[in-house]
Amino acid sequence: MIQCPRGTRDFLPDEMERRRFYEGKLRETARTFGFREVETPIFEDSELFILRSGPNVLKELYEFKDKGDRSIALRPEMTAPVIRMFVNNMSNEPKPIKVFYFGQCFRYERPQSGRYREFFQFGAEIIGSATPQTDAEAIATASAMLKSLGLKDYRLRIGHIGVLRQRIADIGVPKERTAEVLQKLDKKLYDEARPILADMGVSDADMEALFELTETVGGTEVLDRVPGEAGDWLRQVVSYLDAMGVRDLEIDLGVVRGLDYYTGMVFEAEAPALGAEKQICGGGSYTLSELFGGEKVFSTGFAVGFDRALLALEKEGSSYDFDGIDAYVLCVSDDVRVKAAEIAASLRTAGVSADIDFMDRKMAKALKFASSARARYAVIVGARELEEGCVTLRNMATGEQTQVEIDALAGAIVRARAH
RNA sequence: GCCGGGAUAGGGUAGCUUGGUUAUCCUAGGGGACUGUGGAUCCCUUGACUCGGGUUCAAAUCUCGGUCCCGGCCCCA
Repeated sequence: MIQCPRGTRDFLPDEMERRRFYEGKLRETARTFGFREVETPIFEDSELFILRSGPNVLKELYEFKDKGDRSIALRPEMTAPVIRMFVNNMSNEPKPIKVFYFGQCFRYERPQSGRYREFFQFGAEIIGSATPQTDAEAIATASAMLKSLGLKDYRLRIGHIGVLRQRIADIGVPKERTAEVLQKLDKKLYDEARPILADMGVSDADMEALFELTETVGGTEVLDRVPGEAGDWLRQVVSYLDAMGVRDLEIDLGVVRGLDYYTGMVFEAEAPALGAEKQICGGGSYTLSELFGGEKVFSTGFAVGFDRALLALEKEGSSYDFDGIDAYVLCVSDDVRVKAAEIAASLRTAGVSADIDFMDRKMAKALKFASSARARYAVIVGARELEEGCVTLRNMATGEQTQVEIDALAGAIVRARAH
C-alpha cells in the first residue's frame, strides 16, 4: 500500500468541510479590512527564497532541477512570492497595496505535532506604507482573524526589532554577529549569551542593560521604559490598536523573529494549548522588494499558521457543525425511479442541494443513508402520492411528514431552510 | 540532524511479558429478516497483524533494518 509522503496529509470530506469553513472566516475578515486576495505559483526559482532568507534555508527547501535544468523550489512561505509579484506587476498601483493569500507551503523538516512538510498559511501584506498606523492595521487584522475563528486562548505579543538591533550595535557587537546574539536573546538564554558577548568585548554593564531591555515585557505601560524613536513608534501603534478595540496584547521587546529582514515592529501570537509548536501567527514590518530588483518599499505583513490555528481550536474543544444536504430523494418502489431522478434534477436546478439513491435500496436503508448523509429532508417518491402529483416530504430531524406537490417542492425546502 | 515511545480490518481495540488450532471485541461498510418509513433487534457478509530480513518445527508475539506516526531537542522564513 502506498501512503502519503512523510509530513503530508489527506483531507477527508468532513475535515475538508471544516477547513473550508474556517478558511472562509479568514477570507471574510481579510476582506472586511480591505485586503484583496492574490495567488502566486506553488513553485518559484529557488533563488527567490535564497535571496530572501539566505543559503541556510536550502537544507529545508524542497528544491530540484526541472527538465529545463532550472533550479526550482516549492515555496516555503509566501511573503517573498507576493513581494516578487508586487515588484513585477504591481509596483505602480496606488499605495498602500493590501493583499492576502492562502495556500500550502513546503518545508523539509522533521514532522511533529503542528508541523507538517506540507502546511497551509493564511497571510496578508500591506505594501508601500510605513507608519505606526500601518503596523496597527496589520496587527488588528491578525487579531480579528484569530477572533473570527473563535479562538479564545492566545497571546499576542508585540515588539520592535529596531530597539534591540540598535542597542546591540551600540554596545559594539559586529554586524555579522548580530543574528547570533539575537538568537540567544529570543530564547532568553542569557547565560549562553554572556560568554559570547564578553568575547566581543561587551562590558558587563552593557550586557545587563541589554538583557533588561529584552526583559521589557508586560502590558502597554512598559512602553514608558522603551527609549527613543522606537518607543514613540510603538506607543503610537498601541494607541491606534486601542482605538480599534485591540487591547488584549502584551509588549515584549524580546520578540525577535527568525530572520533579519524585519526592520521595525514585530509581533507573534501563540496558543498555549499547543505543545512545542505553539506559534500560530507571526509578522512585522520589513523591506524585501529591493532584493528582487525593485526599489526599496516598506511593507508590513503577517501569516497565520492555518493548521496550527485549527489544532488549537480543536484543543479548545470548539466544535464545528457539519452542513448536510437539503434533500435526499428515495423511492418506495422501483417503478418510480425515473420519476425520482426527474424530481431530484428539478430540485438541483432550483438551487436545492439534492442527492438520490441509485443503489436500488429499499426505503428503510435509503432513509438510513439519508440520515448518515445529514440530509435535512427526505423526499419520498411513491406511486400513491404521484397519482396526485405529490411526494412525501419528511423532516429528518423531527420525523414530521407532509404531502407536497412536486411543483411546490423546491420552494417548500428553500422556505424551510430560511428558518 | 539528535533522544524517546509507538504501528493489529475504514475508525477504536484484545492478544505480545511467557512464540503454538480458525487473531478478540466494539464500530463501520455491503446484503437480508420486518415486503410504503431512518438512527432498534437479529442473521449473513466484507475487512487487519506497517514492510523486508533473521532466529525457530512454528513469529502479531523474539531480533535487526527500512517506512510512517506521536512526544521532545535543534530549527522554525
